[in-house]
Amino acid sequence: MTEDVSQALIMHLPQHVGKAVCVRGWLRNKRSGKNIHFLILRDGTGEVQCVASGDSLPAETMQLCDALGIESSLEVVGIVREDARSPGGYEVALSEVKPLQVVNDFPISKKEHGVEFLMEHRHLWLRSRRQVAILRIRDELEKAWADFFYERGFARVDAPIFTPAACEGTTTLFDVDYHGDTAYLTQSGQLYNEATIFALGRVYCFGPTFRAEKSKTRRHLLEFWMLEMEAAFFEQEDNLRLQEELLVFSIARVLQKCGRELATLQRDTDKLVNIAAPFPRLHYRDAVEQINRQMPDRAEPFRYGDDFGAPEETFISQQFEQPVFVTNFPVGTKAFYMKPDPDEPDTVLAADLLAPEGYGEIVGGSQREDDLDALEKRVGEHGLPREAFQWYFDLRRYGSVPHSGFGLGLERTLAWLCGLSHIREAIPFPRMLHHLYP
RNA sequence: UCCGCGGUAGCUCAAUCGGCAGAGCAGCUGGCUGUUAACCAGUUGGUUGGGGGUUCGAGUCCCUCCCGCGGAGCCA
Repeated sequence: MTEDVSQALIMHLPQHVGKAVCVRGWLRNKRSGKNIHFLILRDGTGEVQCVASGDSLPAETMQLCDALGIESSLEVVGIVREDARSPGGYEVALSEVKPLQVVNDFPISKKEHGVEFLMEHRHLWLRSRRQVAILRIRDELEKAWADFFYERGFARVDAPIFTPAACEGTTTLFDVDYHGDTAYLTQSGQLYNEATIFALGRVYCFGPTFRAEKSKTRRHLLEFWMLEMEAAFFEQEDNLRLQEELLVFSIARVLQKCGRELATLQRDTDKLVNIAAPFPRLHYRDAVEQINRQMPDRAEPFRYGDDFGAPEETFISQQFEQPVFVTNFPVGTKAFYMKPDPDEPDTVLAADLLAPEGYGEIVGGSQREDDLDALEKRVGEHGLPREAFQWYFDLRRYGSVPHSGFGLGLERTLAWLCGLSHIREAIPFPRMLHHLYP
């Protein structure tokens, strides 16, 4: 290949108009006439039409182009030029074509495929425009979260993946042999965050989370990524405000940086542009009342004290075009570490945030019980092994302060922002019930 | 675990009442002067998910197992 021609990423080609460049990538598509080939090349940063004309290229090169199938890898040299006939407005007039590997049997064709086939070929499916767009937005969202917390003085402190005991229950954990002991894959880093705030004040962790529930719905993964933040001296109100701020910040960032990707996904961005704080808040009691008064096709009334199921959540979120906080759940429905509301002691200072458009719960958060006696009592009521929580009780023995935190699911948030109909597309290699390949 | 739907060519699907297993795309062969999921003509391709049963005859009906999809419970 010509040595003095500069390598260029496809995203930078507009800066090279009139100059010769070398582009390396994969063949997305090809259209051919008798004396001309249009090679659509992609390199991960974009795609560009490359034109091989028999008028300017030797017959051998034209034959090479003829042999190239979709997803062949190649290196080309040519002059960048503007041309209205080319998709994207620019194209490369080829002078050299060097196939790196000629492919003629790429399994995923330009026509439609079923879910089963695509999932079986997830490692190849990721190359599609749609999947690339989703992964770009995922990357931007993760960057936005890191920036958001960095700017506000939060330290990222990673929590362990192996844990000795259940955080909340014991039936939904994956267990692994830990050299003779049983360890569990983490279900939440929260308890560890509660320890590190006493060192760093404001922290968050971000990592994979494992749930062994046999869930089989468009909203569930067995392995998903969750951001969990915890802050000392944060009360319930501070907690909700930060959630609003984080989501508004994230949406603004994705709209600003990922317009092309959202267009590829044909996302109706008006729905995102209109998201604004403060988000509506709905008291659990009022939610129950609305369900019983307005929710259609209900055989039996919803009982105060029960937890919402998916149909109830969907109904609630449909009442709003904004994300909605559901607050003041009855004490019995929620985890042991949540602090009762002093104004309504039979409810907790907790809130779930439900995303609009039927995407369901994306955040769960609460103010934590900071009183040792009350916490020990709750652990007993929940039938949890007191010994395992001694270190956690220590946090209430040595300088206890009011504190709060929340967990935000990456894939559910991404599914919402991208308008995906299934969470499996929101993670490169989804782990689902009976799906461990590839 | 439970409920519902499905499994036919490499892919996406069709097949009437139980009566010769088909189409589009991909592939292959040829054609086409700038294409836009390029187009045109020809053509290859089948253990109808596995096993058992009913029948003169089963993709179709019955039993059973496997796999997939959607939902419930649970949750981010």
